[in-house]
Amino acid sequence: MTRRILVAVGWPYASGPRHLGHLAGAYLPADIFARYHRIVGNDVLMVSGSDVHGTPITVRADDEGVEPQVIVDRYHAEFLDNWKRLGISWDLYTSTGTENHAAVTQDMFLRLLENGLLEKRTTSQFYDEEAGRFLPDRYVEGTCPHCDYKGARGDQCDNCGRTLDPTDLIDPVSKLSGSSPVLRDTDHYFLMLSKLTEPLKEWLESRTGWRKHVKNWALGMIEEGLPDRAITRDINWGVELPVDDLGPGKRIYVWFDAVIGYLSASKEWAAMQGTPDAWKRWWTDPSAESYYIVGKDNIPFHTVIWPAMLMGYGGLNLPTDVPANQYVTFGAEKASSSRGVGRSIGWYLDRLETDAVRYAVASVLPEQNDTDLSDGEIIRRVNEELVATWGNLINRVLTIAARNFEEKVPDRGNIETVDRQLIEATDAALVETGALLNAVELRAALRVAMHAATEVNAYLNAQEPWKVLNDNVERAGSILWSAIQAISGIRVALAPFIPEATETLGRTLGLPPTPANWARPEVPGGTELGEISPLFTKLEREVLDD
RNA sequence: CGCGGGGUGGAGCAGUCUGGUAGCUCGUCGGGCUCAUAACCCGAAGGUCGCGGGUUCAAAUCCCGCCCCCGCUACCA
Repeated sequence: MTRRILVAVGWPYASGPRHLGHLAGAYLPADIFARYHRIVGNDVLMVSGSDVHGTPITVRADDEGVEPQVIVDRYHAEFLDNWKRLGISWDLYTSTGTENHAAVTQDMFLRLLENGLLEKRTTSQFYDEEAGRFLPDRYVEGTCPHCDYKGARGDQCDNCGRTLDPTDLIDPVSKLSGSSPVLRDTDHYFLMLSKLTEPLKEWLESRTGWRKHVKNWALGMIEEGLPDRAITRDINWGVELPVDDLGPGKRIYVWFDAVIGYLSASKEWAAMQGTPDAWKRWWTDPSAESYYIVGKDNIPFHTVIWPAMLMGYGGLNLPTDVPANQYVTFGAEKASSSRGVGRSIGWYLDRLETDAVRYAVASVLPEQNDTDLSDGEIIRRVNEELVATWGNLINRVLTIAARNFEEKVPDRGNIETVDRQLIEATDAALVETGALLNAVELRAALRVAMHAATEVNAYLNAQEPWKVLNDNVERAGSILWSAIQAISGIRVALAPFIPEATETLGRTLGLPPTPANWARPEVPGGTELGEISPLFTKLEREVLDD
């Protein structure tokens, strides 16, 4: 039965380049998961986009003396380039800067308001009278009440590291004008999470199969009590409110609009297809599944706040699972720890093949723990696993076959027990890989697939077709035929991880570029082998130095 | 302070829910093979599972305490 799978991927924040940690936390696992389900034949919708609102973008724009849109356009373009080069298979990658997104956000706002889940409250905030605007916390500077540091910001003291409220600061000064800000009342809408505590708790407790840290964290938040959260800001960058009773200078706050992106992007995709209602197949049919693939910093938003909004709206599916990932850290090589974190995805793509980046990151996906990754580890993974185990296996088999069987796949001939066992083991590995991918245990799935490749290498060493060729060409052909069938199966298992090599190998073996289903296609004897060249390039130690 | 996660041979990880000879991918050492991108295959050494208590015939696994790391606790989402 065809399943409908929404792959909802955390929205990269367009305030700066994304690094390998972001790739490992969301975009790559999502892509692997989506590719798997498409091969299986399920109906996948994978959407995301750039999150373009929020204070950090305005701060950066102010720093550079440009409009926020300039910052957004720059990084949105960079992200699009990253996805293209990585082969991330979005059905739609959009942004929160679209009219559609604003409309969907406003609709959500109005519905929640109507359902009594939004409430207007008055708060007190610093206002810069010279600049004529309210100040974000980080725009207020002053003396830290804890350590007397003069340059403490309203959100935090950089000297002692303590979290502050702007009102804690002694002699507060506006970073914008240098004047003394004054406290002024301002009205904001709050999302009444407290009203949804019980249904949220009930829903979370009934989830099964969720990662331990995800579920515990979410339930922990509920236990602590959910505070009602402001969903509007005194800022002029963001989605406009659909009501005007707050006065001018207010926008919807970024966290509220960003999570709505999943819904707005789905609607945008449907409209682009010319089937404006198609989004409902993933959102309103209870049998559809939705997987939100995000970094662990996003757990509260996807396990509590977004479900609360969906409940408040009514009629929309709640997340099936939020397989949130931990972080990739770059601490192993102390000297380069800061470099590693600072390096963008594009930096690596400039130096490595797509599949090499995908493989290295996929093999360390931080599904359970924070995982360490260094440049040396990346090179090692690529050279010793991707190149040596998989690339070399293909190369050695196809080279002998091409050289001794007129550049064709040898005939099957009489298959012996060992041959059958090899192929059966491969098929079992393919089934197991599929089960693990379905359970979003991607790293384990990759390990099983690579282990299958090792088994083929062992089979070859035991059967020694290069020797058998001397006195029994037909038997040598059967051995190679069997190895090629095994390779054909493993290729399917690896297809979600390394799409480029999958395509290239498919051409060589006369198979479609993308597997048609999650099963090993037989490569018949006599098939013309395409051009044979190594699938992956072995890396020099220095490629990541500079 | 509080909340969540983690601390397993040289590296990165699995195993912990459902106690019962500690496993995987590498690295190291020895051997084999020579078709292949100095690659592949076999074997060995290497761990008192952060520390201290407790429960048990038996604990990496359950309980208590402590130490260390990461994340959240922010107008970053």
